[in-house]
Amino acid sequence: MKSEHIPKATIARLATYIQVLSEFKREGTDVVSSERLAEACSVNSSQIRKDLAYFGEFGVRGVGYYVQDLITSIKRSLGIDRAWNCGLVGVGNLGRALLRHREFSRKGFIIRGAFDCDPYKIGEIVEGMEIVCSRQLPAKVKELSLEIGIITTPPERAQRAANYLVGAGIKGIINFAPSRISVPSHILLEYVDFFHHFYAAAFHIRFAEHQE
Amino acid sequence: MKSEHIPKATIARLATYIQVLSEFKREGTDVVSSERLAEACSVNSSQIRKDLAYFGEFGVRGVGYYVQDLITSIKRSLGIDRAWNCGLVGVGNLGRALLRHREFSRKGFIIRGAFDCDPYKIGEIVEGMEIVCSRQLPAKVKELSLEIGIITTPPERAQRAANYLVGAGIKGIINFAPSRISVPSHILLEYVDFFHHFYAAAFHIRFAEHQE
DNA sequence: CTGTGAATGTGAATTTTTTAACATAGGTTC
DNA sequence: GAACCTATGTTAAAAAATTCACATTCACAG
Ligand SMILES: NC(=O)c1ccc[n+]([C@@H]2O[C@H](COP(=O)([O-])OP(=O)(O)OC[C@H]3O[C@@H](n4cnc5c(N)ncnc54)[C@H](O)[C@@H]3O)[C@@H](O)[C@H]2O)c1
Ligand SMILES: NC(=O)c1ccc[n+]([C@@H]2O[C@H](COP(=O)([O-])OP(=O)(O)OC[C@H]3O[C@@H](n4cnc5c(N)ncnc54)[C@H](O)[C@@H]3O)[C@@H](O)[C@H]2O)c1
Repeated sequence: MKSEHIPKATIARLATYIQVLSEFKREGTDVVSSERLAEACSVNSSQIRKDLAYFGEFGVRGVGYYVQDLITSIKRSLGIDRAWNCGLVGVGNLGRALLRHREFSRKGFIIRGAFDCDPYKIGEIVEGMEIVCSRQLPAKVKELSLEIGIITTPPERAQRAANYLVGAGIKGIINFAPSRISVPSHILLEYVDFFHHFYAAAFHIRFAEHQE
Repeated sequence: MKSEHIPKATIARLATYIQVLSEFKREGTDVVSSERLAEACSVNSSQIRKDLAYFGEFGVRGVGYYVQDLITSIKRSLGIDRAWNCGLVGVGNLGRALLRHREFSRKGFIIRGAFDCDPYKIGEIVEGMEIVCSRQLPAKVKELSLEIGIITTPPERAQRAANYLVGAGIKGIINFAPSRISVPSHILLEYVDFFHHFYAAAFHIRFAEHQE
C-alpha cells in the first residue's frame, strides 16, 4: 500500500511491536501471526496489518510474519536501521539517568555530546563522556554531526537551549522539560511528558471508585 | 455536557492546558480565551472547548476563562485536586531521578515508599527516603495507603514487581520498564515509553530529507 | 434597562482511525 | 501438480475524534 501520512498512534504502536517481537525472538519463536502479536500487544489484529501496510508487505500469506525479518522491516521503515547522533543539553538528575541508560545506544540513538552551563559541571566525566559548555554547541554539533537534540534543562531554560540547538543546525528536538517552546517549522519537535500517564491513572482510579 | 468515556488524547491535552495556564498565571494573565490558549498549545480552539465540555462548563460567554479557576476546575476534573500516595519499585538510575524530581509532589503524586531487592541498596537513604526491601511491599502498601505503583526495575523483573504490587492491593501501576505485563482487569495500567518520540523524530527527519 | 459585542458551549459536518469482512496468495499435503 | 488450508493485504463499514459554524449567554456601555 505505502502511504505518505502516518498517524502518530501508528508510530507508537510500531514501537510496541518491536518490543514484543524482540521478546518473541528471545524466546525462540521464528514465525508469528498478526493474531498472536495482536494479543501480546493488546490491540486488534487488523490494526497491526493496517499499520504495517503503510510501509509495505512484510508477511507471507497463510504463514504469518518471520519475527526477525519483521523487526528488520519495521526498523527500516521507521528509519532506525542506522545510528542517530544525539546531543543532550542539561546534565542534571534526568540528564544523567539518560546518559547512563544503555538502551539509547542499543536502539541506535547515540548520545555523543553532553552540554551544561554550570561551571561546576563542565569538565566532569559522566558515563565516559565529558560535559561540555553549552557555548560550544555550534562547534560540537558540526564536529560530531549531531542531528537530534535532547533538552533536559529546567523548563525556563528550555527555549534558550532550543535556540542554541536550532542555531547550531540540529534537525530535531526532544524536549523533556515541561514547557512549550517554539522552533522553526522545519525543525521536528517532540514533547516528552509522562505526567499525563499519572493524570490518567488518577482519573481512572477515582472514576472506578465513583462507580461502586 | 458531562460524559462518561474520555479519550486518552483529551487527558494528555488537559495536562498541556494546565502547563500553559500555569505559565499564563505566572505572567499575571487573569483571563484567557480558548483561541489564545489554543494557540499557545498548538491545537484547535474548539478542541479545547470540546475537551472541557466533557467535564462541565468552566467559562464565561463573551469573556473567556478565568485562568486560576480553570486550572482548579481541570485539576478537580482529573482527580488531582488531592494527593496520591505512590510507591516506587526499583531504585536504579531512573528510579533515583524520579525520587529526586520535585515535580511529583508539586503535582500531588507523593512518593512515600521506595523498594528494591538489592541488599546493597536496602537501607540507603535517597532524597530523605529509606530504601526498603521489596518483601515488605504488602505491609508498606497498607501502612502508607499506597495507591499507585511505579515500576522502574529492569524489564525482566517488571512482571514480578507488578505481581507484588497487585498482591499488596495497589490500585494502579505505571510501568517505565520496556516490557508488557499482565495484571487483573480492575488494576489500571499505564506504560511509559518515550522511545516512540525518538522513533517519530527519526522517521520524520528522514522523511523530510527524502522529500528534498 | 435595552442594545451591542464577544466568546462560550454544542449540534452537525468532516476527517481520521479503527474494526470487520473477505478475496487472494503462498505453502503444504497427498 | 492439483486441492486444500491458513493468514495476509485490502476494501468496505463502523466508530471515534476533530473541526466547523452558529445560536446562546453573559458583561458592559450608553
Ligand atoms: N528528574 C526527573 O525525573 C524528571 C522527570 C521528568 C521531567 N523532568 C524535567 O527535566 C528537566 C531536568 O530535570 P532535572 O531533575 O534533571 O533538573 P536538574 O536541575 O537536576 O538539572 C538541570 C540541569 O540543566 C542545566 N542547565 C540549566 N540551564 C541550562 C542551559 N541554558 N544550558 C545548558 N544546561 C543548562 C543545569 O546546570 C542542570 O545541570 C526539568 O525540566 C524537569 O522538569 C525531570
Ligand atoms: N535510565 C533511564 O534513563 C531509563 C529511561 C527509560 C526507561 N528506563 C527503564 O527503567 C528501568 C530501570 O532503568 P535503570 O536505568 O534505572 O536500571 P537500573 O539497573 O539502574 O535499576 C534497576 C533497579 O531495579 C532493582 N530491581 C531489580 N529487580 C527488582 C525487583 N524484583 N524488585 C525491586 N527492585 C528490583 C535493581 O536492584 C536496580 O536497583 C529499566 O527497565 C529501563 O529500561 C530507564
